[in-house]
Amino acid sequence: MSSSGAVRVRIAPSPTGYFHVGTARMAIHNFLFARATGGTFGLRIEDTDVDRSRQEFVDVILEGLTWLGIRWDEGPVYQSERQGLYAPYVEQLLNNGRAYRCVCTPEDLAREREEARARKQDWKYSGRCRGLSDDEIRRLGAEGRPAAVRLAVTNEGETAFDDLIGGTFRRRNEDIGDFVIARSDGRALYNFAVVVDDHLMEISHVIRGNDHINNTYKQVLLYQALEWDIPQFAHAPLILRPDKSKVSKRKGDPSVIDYRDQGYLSDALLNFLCLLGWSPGDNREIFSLEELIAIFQLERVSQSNPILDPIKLEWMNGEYIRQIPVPDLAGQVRPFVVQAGLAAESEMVSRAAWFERVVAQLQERCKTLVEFSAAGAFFFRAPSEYDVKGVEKHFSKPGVSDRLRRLAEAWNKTVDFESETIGATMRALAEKDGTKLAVYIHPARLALTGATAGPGLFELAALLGREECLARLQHAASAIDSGLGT
RNA sequence: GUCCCUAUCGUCUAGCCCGGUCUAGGACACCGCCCUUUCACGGCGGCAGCACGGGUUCGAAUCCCGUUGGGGACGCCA
Repeated sequence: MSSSGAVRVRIAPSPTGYFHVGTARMAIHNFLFARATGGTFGLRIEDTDVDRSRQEFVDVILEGLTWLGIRWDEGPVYQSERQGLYAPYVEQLLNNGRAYRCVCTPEDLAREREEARARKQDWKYSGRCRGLSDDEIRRLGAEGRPAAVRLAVTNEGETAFDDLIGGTFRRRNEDIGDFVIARSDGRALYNFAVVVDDHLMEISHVIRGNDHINNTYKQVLLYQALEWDIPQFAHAPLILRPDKSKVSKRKGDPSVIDYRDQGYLSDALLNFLCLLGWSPGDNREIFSLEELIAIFQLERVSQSNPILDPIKLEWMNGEYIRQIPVPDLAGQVRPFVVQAGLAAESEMVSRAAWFERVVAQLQERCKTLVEFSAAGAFFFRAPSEYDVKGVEKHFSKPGVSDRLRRLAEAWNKTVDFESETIGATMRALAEKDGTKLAVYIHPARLALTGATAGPGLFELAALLGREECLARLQHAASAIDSGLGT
């Protein structure tokens, strides 16, 4: 813990060009923890691997966090800009004998690794260079053999740490081995940079993925060698795909940005990711950000790997879609409708009130924002074809085209064209015919929307407007007379 | 392979620390019924699980050991 006792956490993603849902989940955990404790949440970009890091990849992460509503209080701090900070501490360790220079070549190490594999053992460095004197190092350096720096790890005892999520973790030191903390070109390596940065940033709690546990032992060793306070750790299990393997870009798993583009609401995704592998203990599942801040507890994060179930995410997104006020929802759906080519942005602006009514009709029928375009396309353009099963069922009965024409005639004569009058007209027609209302409704729906399912007929007809409805009714009647449905 | 972690319905989980209240609760999905102009929403009901084997105990989902399964880490990557 930092000397002040204040909670300071951070998320430290490496910019790989993909905003992993696991990264998002850890960001959420850190963020909630900071908010709940009045602490500080920082963002640090782990880009010491200059070959793989690019600004545009960083931008993806910032964009994703911002979209999710996760605000960071400090940073982004770029590790690549902090190289100068690490060198003195490497030097310190070298001087007090806790670290040593290693002149093994990549080939030497590859050979060691192969031998270990042949013996079916975990590879760890032999410690061959540990006894080399400064003179020898200098001589080998003159021969063109640059030296990396390794931490000297004792073979005695074990390294252990208490984890807020996983309890006590321990590992024998002899299984860890002397690991590299600085490359032969002088640049610090991940494990070293993390420890120095976390110390300098006074990080009190390191909340990260399970995949770092074996790094944590090394980092604890480093804290001890540097004689620094060790932060509190919390390692959350990794999110798995339905096939139980790691979520990955290569396998085509959606990134946070992908979920956004597929029409998921940021609040829903945040809620879902937070609930994945965590439960408040009661049976609630839907939480606002404020509620999450109040009730989220790291200690209650489960210790086994959760599988991301896209179906449940979809359900939760539907819950959010149904929950939010129509004007908000309409605003979120709008870009998707424009994207789908149903209407121009300018048209959406001029018909904003009408569009809100459309969205209200679709609200409880869509689970993602993209679905609105498919489910509501008929609001923007006449159906180009009629559902085949629907045609068989509703357009093939004798007298259908006649009924559609009589409906058009009746609709043409009403004083206004609102859902009440539309419905009343149809009921009157059905009554006069001595038939059920359904006899009019189903063919009319098919004629107006091209589909057999959708919003209430009276409501959608009103939104379509009298003129458009009459045209679609006539068109369907003609199509039926021309042989459609027979 | 070695090391580390882990194990409740198909999936997410509650319960486990402090054994009896668990004929194991909730959610998603699925099935049925109701509501209903269709679909959806909503309501009601159903299906389905303590991985296995040993202990400990009057009693174990809960404690201990082992087996098996799953995941992660084994880089001069992060």
